[in-house]
Amino acid sequence: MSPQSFAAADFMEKAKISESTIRRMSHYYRFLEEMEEEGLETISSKKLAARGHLNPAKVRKDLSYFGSFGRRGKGYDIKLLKQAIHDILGVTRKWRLILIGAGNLGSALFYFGEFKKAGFEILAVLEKDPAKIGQEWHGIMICSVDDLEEVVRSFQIDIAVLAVPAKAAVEVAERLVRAGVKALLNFAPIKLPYQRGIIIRDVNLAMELEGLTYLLKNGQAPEFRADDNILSS
Amino acid sequence: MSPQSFAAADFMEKAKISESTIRRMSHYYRFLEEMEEEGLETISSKKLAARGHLNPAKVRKDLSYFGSFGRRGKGYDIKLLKQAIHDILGVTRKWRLILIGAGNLGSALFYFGEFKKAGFEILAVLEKDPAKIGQEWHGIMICSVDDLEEVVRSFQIDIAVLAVPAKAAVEVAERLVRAGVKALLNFAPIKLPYQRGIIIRDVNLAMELEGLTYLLKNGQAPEFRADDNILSS
DNA sequence: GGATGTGAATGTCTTCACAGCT
DNA sequence: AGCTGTGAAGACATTCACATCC
Repeated sequence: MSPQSFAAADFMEKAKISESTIRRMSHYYRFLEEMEEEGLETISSKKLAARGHLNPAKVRKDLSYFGSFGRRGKGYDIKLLKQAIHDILGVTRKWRLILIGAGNLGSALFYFGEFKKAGFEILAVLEKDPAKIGQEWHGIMICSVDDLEEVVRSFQIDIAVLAVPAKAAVEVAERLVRAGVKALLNFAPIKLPYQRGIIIRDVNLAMELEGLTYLLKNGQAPEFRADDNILSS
Repeated sequence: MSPQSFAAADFMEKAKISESTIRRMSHYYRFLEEMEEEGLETISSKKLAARGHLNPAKVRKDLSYFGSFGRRGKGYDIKLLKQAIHDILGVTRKWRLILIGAGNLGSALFYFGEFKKAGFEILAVLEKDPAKIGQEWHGIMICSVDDLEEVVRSFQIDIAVLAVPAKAAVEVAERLVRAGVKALLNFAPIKLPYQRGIIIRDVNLAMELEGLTYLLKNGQAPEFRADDNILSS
């Protein structure tokens, strides 16, 4: 921000935006991608809402937390709004990831194209099993988990993706945090103990299923339910 | 319920329990498992809450939606409470699953032990790629996705797990619903259009990461944030 | 005494409804 | 006229605080 610019940033209250809003922003982004591919140029909150079975007012309010992106009477410019959300979510910056665990899940995550597409780059893979250490995945050498601290530091890792067994997860998570990782996406089927100064998101596949079975069991009219969230533990 | 019993069920309002409560129930269940393994027999709402960085009152309220499981002055019997939650979540019944997509993600899901442990059994695997059709995974023959309707019916599938590319997801989902599947756990990176009478949960890995980066970018004091949810799209 | 279960208070999120811009 | 942006109302979720029971 240039010195002569209005010093807004200093007192611009960083209103605490809710988790759900951020989730929906991710959705909007993807809907806009779809619409752009269809050749559309502008979109109304009504249509954007319809795509996700949401209320138009909610769409507008979500967006309004971050600024005014639309034009009254016209709607939102798809390209512009897409870019804005991109920036808001922090996807503009390339994030440096490490993957711990080169088992089935690890390999699925590694080869899951969406990560790279969304600006997340897996720079290193660690594994405990000596049989896998030294193998190469797509040009990346699998290293020993013993070298965790060194790898994290030399690659300046931001985010770690944990795809290790539950038993190993707690210890690995602690080491990652000490080594300076700032966020963890945990796929181990265990809720990691909280630690100050780090952002953890647990993703537990079995729990997702349990959410479904509860609804099934209770014959819940599903219409608009069970969608708002995801792989979260 | 026997005829002479108090006819409670008829008007026992199935109070709509929130998604978050159900999620937490899944958590409680896992915490109780941990505690049982440690040899504990009873637990207070305070300690149970501490394990998940929650408020004790919330734990008690969550449980109270379903009944009174504790003993005043004493706490909750771990075994009993575990069983109760098990029933509540509908995990008692074995659920019959089909997996669509035998790629990296499909195979990771298939071999992910937590599913079976939690009472979910994958009875069939479908795939489009002819090279994979006919292979066997752990005694289960991979079939062609062309046979979807037949397989769903003959195995009486309850839930389908989608691990297919985004492009294929919508069509496959429609076929699954028509064939009688009641719930979908969707890993394809697309939000499926809503359909009446079916429960869909979208799990989008890239979106989970975007939730993290938003917090990282904004230097959010992470302490108690970013945990409540998961693999949700 | 110690911990549950729960009405009431508080806090947060969603939806309404309309002023205001194009 | 059409659609955004937003205060205010309403719905929902969380937390407090205490009566109740072991």
